[in-house]
Amino acid sequence: MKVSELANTANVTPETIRHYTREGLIQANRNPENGYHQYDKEALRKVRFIQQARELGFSLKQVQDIFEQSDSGDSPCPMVRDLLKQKVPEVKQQIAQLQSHLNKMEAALSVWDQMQDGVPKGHSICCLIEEWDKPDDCCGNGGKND
Amino acid sequence: MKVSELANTANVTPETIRHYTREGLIQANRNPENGYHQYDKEALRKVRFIQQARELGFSLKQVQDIFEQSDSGDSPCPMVRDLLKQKVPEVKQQIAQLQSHLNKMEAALSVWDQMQDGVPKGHSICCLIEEWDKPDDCCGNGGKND
DNA sequence: GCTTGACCTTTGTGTAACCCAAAGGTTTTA
DNA sequence: TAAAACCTTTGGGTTACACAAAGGTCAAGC
Repeated sequence: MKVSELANTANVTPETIRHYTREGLIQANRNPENGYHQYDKEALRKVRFIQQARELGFSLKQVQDIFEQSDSGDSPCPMVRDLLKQKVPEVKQQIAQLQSHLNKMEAALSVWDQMQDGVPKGHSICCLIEEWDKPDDCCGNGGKND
Repeated sequence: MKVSELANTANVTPETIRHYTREGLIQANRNPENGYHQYDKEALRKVRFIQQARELGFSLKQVQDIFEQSDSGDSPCPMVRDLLKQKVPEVKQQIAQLQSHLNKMEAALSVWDQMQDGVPKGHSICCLIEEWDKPDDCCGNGGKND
């Protein structure tokens, strides 16, 4: 397979393939005729693996480590398990943080919907972000600033 | 306030303050005696605003836009509202994605816990990631590969 | 046979939001 | 007064690519 063929099959861009090749994550032979990169099924498997791992939040460096462990004959499974175990609480935290923000955003938007194009108080940049933790005292609503 | 004083008060690093200053997000006067940056309360308010906005997933560029809108005398509120409205579905999607990954990770880990240091099948890199969508057929468990 | 367009190559630059180091001036403190 | 702790600017590093330039290669059509 050439670069673009591999890229299409794996559903990534050719640049991504070149990047992985440069970084040594996947290997390529050279076509002696023209110097083009040649990839095999192993490369395809690795690219798919990388995509899965990336979605899970692993860095290319971590994937590299996994590959090296694997190439050196050791099972990468224990390493991956450790990485996953580390990652679980991180992801949980991320979710909690995002959820909290989402709640605030929705609360703020609902307050805002009720007052149309409310204009902030003079010294405010935008109260919706600025007074984030008390969105109902925002943009002069509540009759306090009229 | 000098750089570090502002940084401490706003709970960010001095480098962050310098970065925001370079990018024009906050303004500083110069102490004519020594050329040091001098920040006022407005800068502090802006830094806090930026932190809030960053937590919500806004880029510095977007914050910049908000500031410019505000500086030009217009209320940035409608813009912020639009940005928030755009962001809500994005954040929801992120949460869903993360939650899905989290579920897979925990399922995989629980499968793995039951088999200790399972070694992957010969051609596998690490089935836990590789055969991500069917983790119970992983690492030779289930009696299929013994 | 040759041009055109689509592909390949390497090299170098840009992105986002900073972090860090170097080299040198300043201020504070012991 | 000298060291510690701060400030300055400049420039490079990070992550995972994207993109452009300059040039070689290949398949297709005329």
